[in-house]
Amino acid sequence: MLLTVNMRDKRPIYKQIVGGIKNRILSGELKADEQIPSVRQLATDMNINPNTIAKAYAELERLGVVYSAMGRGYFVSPDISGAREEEKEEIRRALLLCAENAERCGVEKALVTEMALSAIDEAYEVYKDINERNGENDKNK
Amino acid sequence: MLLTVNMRDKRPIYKQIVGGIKNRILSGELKADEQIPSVRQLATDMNINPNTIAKAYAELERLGVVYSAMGRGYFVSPDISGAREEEKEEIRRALLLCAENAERCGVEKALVTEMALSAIDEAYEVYKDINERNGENDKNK
DNA sequence: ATAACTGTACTAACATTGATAATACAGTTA
DNA sequence: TAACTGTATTATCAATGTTAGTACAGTTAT
Repeated sequence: MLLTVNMRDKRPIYKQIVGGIKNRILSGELKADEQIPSVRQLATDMNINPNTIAKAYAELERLGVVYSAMGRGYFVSPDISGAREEEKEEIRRALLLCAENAERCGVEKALVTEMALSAIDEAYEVYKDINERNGENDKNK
Repeated sequence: MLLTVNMRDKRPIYKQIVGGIKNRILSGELKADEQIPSVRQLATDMNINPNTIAKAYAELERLGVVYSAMGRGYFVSPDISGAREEEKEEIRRALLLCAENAERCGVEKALVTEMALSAIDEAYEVYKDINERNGENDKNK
């Protein structure tokens, strides 16, 4: 299954689809010019109305991460550098919002810094797990 | 004016009110047992329907940052430690979301760290400006 | 050419949510 | 008693997300 809808996610379905596919493209999981499921195919797979998928795909095209070919389907855009930069900008903005919110609530700068560093550590901890697995074959020994 | 509605803010009005008042309380701007504007008073001031204010105040009470006294009005809660902790938890969660998003997009850990630190610097830069103003009376000399 | 796929566009219907409006009732205070 | 408080209820409206059905245009394989 390429994608699943998360009911606990507050975002609308089409936004979840946009986010899911955008992430798979920006992370390199989906390569340039690779075809993604057709509107009707993905709609059938996910048990979702085709219009919702079409709306998501239209936004992905607007973002420049996919392109459409009449009668053939949707494909991963060969140049996603613009979308990559925009994504970094979004992350920047989100981080700034967090920091401003912390400042507004009177949280000390040192504490926010510590919280941010530990959050980043936690998010990138997967690599640590992989290294641990490479270092030893057995979990216990 | 205690509060203003920001039309560019995507959050609904009542959420903006909740956020605005909660911040003023958690930052210490509004002291314990201090009275806040009545439902009808704030509704008149902000040109907003009283029901919207009432909804915001009800959520603020649920969050434990204000309490209501029948016939007298709303007041800042004397114990906001619980709300403070929850606020920190929210900041933590938001930071973790940012970090996970960055990781999912293939952004290097070092870059996210740099972005986070610079965002925190930017959010807390106000203090720097204040120090600069204390150090010299004139901008140019 | 035909069938079976693709994208694209449009209209209608429905549910949810945020906001407004108009009342009404209960408690407090001067 | 008058004028303020909070609280509750009901109705209406607008915006948004989703589903549904239909239609048309372009591509591909047979």
